[in-house]
Amino acid sequence: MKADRETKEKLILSAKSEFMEKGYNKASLRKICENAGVTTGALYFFFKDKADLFSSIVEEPFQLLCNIIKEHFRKDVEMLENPTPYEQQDGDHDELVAALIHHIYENRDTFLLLLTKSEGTVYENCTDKLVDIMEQSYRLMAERMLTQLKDMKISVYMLHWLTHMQIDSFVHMITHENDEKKALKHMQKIMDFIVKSWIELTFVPVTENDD
Amino acid sequence: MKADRETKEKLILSAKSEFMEKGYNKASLRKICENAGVTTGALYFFFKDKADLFSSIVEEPFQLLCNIIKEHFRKDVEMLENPTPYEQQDGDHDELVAALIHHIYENRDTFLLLLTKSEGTVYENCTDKLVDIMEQSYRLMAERMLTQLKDMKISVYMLHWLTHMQIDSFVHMITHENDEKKALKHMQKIMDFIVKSWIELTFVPVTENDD
Amino acid sequence: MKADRETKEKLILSAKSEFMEKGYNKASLRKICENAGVTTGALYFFFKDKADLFSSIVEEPFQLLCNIIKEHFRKDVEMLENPTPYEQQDGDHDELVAALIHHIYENRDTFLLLLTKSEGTVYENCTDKLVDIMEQSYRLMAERMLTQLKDMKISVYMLHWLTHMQIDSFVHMITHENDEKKALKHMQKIMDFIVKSWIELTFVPVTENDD
Amino acid sequence: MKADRETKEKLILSAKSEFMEKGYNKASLRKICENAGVTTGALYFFFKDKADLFSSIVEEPFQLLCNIIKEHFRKDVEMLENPTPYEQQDGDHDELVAALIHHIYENRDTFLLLLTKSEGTVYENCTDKLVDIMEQSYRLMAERMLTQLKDMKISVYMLHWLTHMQIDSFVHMITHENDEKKALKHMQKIMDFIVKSWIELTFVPVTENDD
DNA sequence: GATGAATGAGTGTTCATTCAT
DNA sequence: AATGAATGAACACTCATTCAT
Repeated sequence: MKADRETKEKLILSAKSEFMEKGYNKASLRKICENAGVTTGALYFFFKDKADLFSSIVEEPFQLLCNIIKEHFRKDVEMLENPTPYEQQDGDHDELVAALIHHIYENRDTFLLLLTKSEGTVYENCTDKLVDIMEQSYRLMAERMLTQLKDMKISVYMLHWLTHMQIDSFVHMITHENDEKKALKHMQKIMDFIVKSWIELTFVPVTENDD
Repeated sequence: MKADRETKEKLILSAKSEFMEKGYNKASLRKICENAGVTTGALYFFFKDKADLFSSIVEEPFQLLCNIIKEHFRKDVEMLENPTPYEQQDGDHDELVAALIHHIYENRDTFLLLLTKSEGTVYENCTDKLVDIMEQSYRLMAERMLTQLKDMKISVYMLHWLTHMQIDSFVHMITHENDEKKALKHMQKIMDFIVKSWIELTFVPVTENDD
Repeated sequence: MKADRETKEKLILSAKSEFMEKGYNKASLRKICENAGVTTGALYFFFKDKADLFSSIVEEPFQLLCNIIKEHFRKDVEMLENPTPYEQQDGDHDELVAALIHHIYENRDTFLLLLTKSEGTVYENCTDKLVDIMEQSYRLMAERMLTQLKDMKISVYMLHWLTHMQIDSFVHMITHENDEKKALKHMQKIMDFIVKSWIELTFVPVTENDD
Repeated sequence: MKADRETKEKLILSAKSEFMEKGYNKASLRKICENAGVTTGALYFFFKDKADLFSSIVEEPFQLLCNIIKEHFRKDVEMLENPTPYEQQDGDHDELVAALIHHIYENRDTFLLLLTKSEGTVYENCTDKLVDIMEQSYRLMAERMLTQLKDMKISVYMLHWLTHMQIDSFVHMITHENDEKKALKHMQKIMDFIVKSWIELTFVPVTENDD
């Protein structure tokens, strides 16, 4: 009864360290079971297959991350329609960064797995999914702002690049900075900078050939 | 028996597409040989092992890339010692970007391999090597500039992050833009932007706690 | 699935005959599995690798043999310190030979494997180990006896040679004589002879140049 | 022209050291060619196959050894028919040992190959061939001597064993003693001893059950 | 819930050998 | 006399997965 979760937990723990050490492809289920002190059969009682085992570790924190982002941008777009004082927007922005970093550092090993050891899984391009989510919202915002700018258009490439750099900055943070507080301080500076650069790079004169 | 290097060429071609499709780890030497129309033994006449096969594809273009960068920064540092008018430096900068992009797009499939399918090889962290090369030069330059700034210090994290973002921008370019000309236009804009941002982010007041 | 250790037993049986026929190096694990009626994977469930399979056959009987010898010589040296009537020593000697031969013929196929087909394994020089064990004891005894002999010294070469010949005689026996009883009769005669020759060859005048 | 022999010689030299290091089975023809500075094809110009290469190294010295022994025993048997003074026989005996040792130490690496690294070749039981040659002559001699002994018979096992021990003693010498002179001194002592033991062990009372 | 046994296809690699040139 | 290229079978070994018990 209680033993269930115990074994499953032991397997997940063992899996985490094996995936971390060898990467998804080269990780050995046999070794995971061995280190967990159970037989291969046991693993297949709890998990459908190797992919499912990996997902069981990574899916929930990843979805939560996605949801934090989605929810934030849902509110952002809402605000665009019922405009509010500028300062509050900024507050929101800082809040998002803080929330993300907090969530990431509470599950740092999992996110390291997801971002650096997931080749061979469905998550191998998971950053692209995050880019997609954010890019959509950014495009919406850009289109709103465009109505107030004369003779300008949106540079799709730059919009995409900026989003990518934002995500890449987070990846860089996760892999380079162990301390959550320092990570927060650095990232807020970086995010402030990227936000400031946004208008400068996203909008280009209509005369410019850009595709 | 066969003339020239026909078989070797066929093997390399077949290897490129297999590595691209499956990644280094999951690529099968047997399938590579099969698609090249030779037996496994033939492969081992030309290549020491799987790793050597991968290197044979990737080593030369990668070293050339490193050399282009090194050479550029060697000149840059030289100039710092024999200062020249500012504009000329800019010219050099554009030249580097153009040279890099040209080299990369002449071997685009190879660089895609190197950057996205090299897990399991010695190249799996090759971007780090590039970051290292550039960061060293940037630190040197930053230290020179620091002597002319009052009450400032270098933010190591930001310097590292900026370098990373430069490399990441190139990776983004390689993976997202097929056309060399467009790539060049986008990257020149981006690099200009990063260069401009450099001073703003690299130097922080000595009073600021930054580590 | 299968009851007991049926499969393991079949594998060991099959391995014995394959090793015997081809020798360790040329023996094929595939063929061993085939003849045992299982797949290659099954073998690796029971044995770590080829070397482990060989050891599993050979280790126990070999260690037992070593122990019989060690135990005998332990007692012999003990007696040297608490001298007992000469005849009793002889009895012991015959007992050792009988015990060894009995043990060997109960596992004759294994010892044939060990002595004639173990090239490439850690056992390939196993006779040297036996020689070592015995030679140590013999040297001890020789040194005791030397105290009662005037102007004599021990010929290291001859001591070593005699020990070797003893082991070689056993090897000869195992490979040439199928019948345990006949083996015993022959070996007792031979061992009596070697024991008698012992003093004659082991001790040489101090004046003789011997190294 | 001269180059022929040169290449062949280089191959044989390289082969000797490879066979010595790895044993016949595990020796690699590729490596032999590599170390000789030629390609695999060249080897197959001079030698039929791997076995032939080994034979080319070993056959001549081995046949010479056999011939020395045969010739000696041919004379011995001849003398038995035209009896000569006893002392001369002894002389002959010492001469044989000296001749054998001289021949062996002039080709010591070859004989080490033959005796310790020939598993997998037709020579793997070459000592048995030597035993056969000698045993035949010994049996002849024993039968002659038997006519002068009352109520005695030949013990086949002991005759075989004694012959074996003689060969084994030579093998022991080759593998343990580097210096020819010392080898000669030791072996003469040993051979004298074996010859003396001959009558004692070869002939047993007719009443004794011996087979 | 979990074990222990087994599958069978797959891995990278090595080998002696061949032969057109 | 020798090369360089290629064969193709074999090797020991690992894998994720299955399933009767």
